[in-house]
Amino acid sequence: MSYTYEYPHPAVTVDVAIFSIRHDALNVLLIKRALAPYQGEWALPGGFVEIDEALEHAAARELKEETGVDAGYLEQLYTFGRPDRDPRERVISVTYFALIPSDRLEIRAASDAEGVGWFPVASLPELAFDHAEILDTAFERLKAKLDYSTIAFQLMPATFTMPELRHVYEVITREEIDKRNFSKKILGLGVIEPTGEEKREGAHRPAKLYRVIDRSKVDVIK
Amino acid sequence: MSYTYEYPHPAVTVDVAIFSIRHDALNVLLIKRALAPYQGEWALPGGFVEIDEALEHAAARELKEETGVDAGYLEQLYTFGRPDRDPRERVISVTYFALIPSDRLEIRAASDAEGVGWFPVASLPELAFDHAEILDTAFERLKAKLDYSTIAFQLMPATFTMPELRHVYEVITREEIDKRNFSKKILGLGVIEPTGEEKREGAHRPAKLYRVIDRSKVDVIK
DNA sequence: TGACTTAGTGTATAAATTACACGTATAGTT
DNA sequence: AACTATACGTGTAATTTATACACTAAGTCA
Repeated sequence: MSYTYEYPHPAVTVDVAIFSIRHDALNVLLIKRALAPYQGEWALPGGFVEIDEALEHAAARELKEETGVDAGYLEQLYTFGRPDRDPRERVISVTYFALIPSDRLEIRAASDAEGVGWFPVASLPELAFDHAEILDTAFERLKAKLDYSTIAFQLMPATFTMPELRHVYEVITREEIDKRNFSKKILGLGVIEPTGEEKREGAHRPAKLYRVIDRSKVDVIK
Repeated sequence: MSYTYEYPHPAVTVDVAIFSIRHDALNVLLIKRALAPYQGEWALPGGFVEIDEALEHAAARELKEETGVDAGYLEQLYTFGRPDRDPRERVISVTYFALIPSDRLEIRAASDAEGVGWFPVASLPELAFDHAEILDTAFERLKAKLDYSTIAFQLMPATFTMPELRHVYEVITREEIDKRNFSKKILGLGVIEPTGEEKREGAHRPAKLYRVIDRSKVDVIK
């Protein structure tokens, strides 16, 4: 079967930069390309948009198909369209930015990828296409949004301690944060509450556990 | 001539929401559609991306072709891709947000539009396609960026007075702003300087004229 | 020259952010 | 059982930033 148009049409893909916290570091999910071009190289999960499919749906679908991961939080990032960004044909990529809590990052078997893996943002392999640029844009978005939104909670498991949350901020901004001021600020947002439980972990005082009050209200501040 | 693909390809367009200040109001540039669908209705300037053309180039080109206007400031806004947003075929629109100073908004004769016009954002006609939604997104972006960037200067002519600049902020935010605090804040940014001239305009004390020191450095604050 | 109109300017208060130190609860060791 | 090591939890003072607020200055016109 083939499809014919009066004027040339670009192909449209979606690519997803999905972040998570693993082993005290910010990680991003990559797939090893099974097919040319860039065969065997690492790339962001993504693929062609179906002709009757919403863009965001395509992003979530490709992510799931290629990596087995369900995005927790998903928002459009930017559209990359340099004419020569794909050697096959003109390809315009609508990219998405995603986050997933660290207790849900199991990778399941995927069909069209030889390999799937989480990579620390600090030590990435060479990436196919312009995916390094996409990832850089996504990382900048993440850092910017830490300041004026509450998306950081999208990286946390169902319950978490204040030191764990603070550590996530520190890992992303690469800056040390004062315990007291941080706690004051976060609690002042009014979006988390103590569970009443504690987390004992090592030879020291246990930390209180918190949970997000309403997961759907985790958005822009004020 | 025709173009054939193994899989269906969407069409890709660019649409531009360009704002300016006219007669003390925020205006947006619209074109009257010469062809179906939505023939005779108003729409954002835009059109199909050439197969070897950068997206931003397409946005600037369509704007110029359809309205005769050269965008001063142009940035990507969002990509709209609802499957049914165009009745002809699947069309994905990469939209752009643009600003132009109020001393450069002459409209010249355009080829594929019966009419071109500036419309106050407060009283818009019905718009074709999903252009009302695009415009709304653009307006929200403009309001947000007033707070944390210096793009407002992109709406100003080569020289302008402090009351004129303040008025631009007031018109966009629809809030009254204190003269003294505003002046303090703007001058504190260090991006404008007095020209030494004054603007006499009516039966009252003349206002000092300012200019942007370096037009290329008008960007995000801090 | 007096009346009217808008421009220009500074200070005091409130709010938000930053800096900073010690007591507490646990696990492991003796 | 007592001691030690380790990370957790908490409040206040100082600084910075944002907000509120009123009078004098310079021009036009009658």
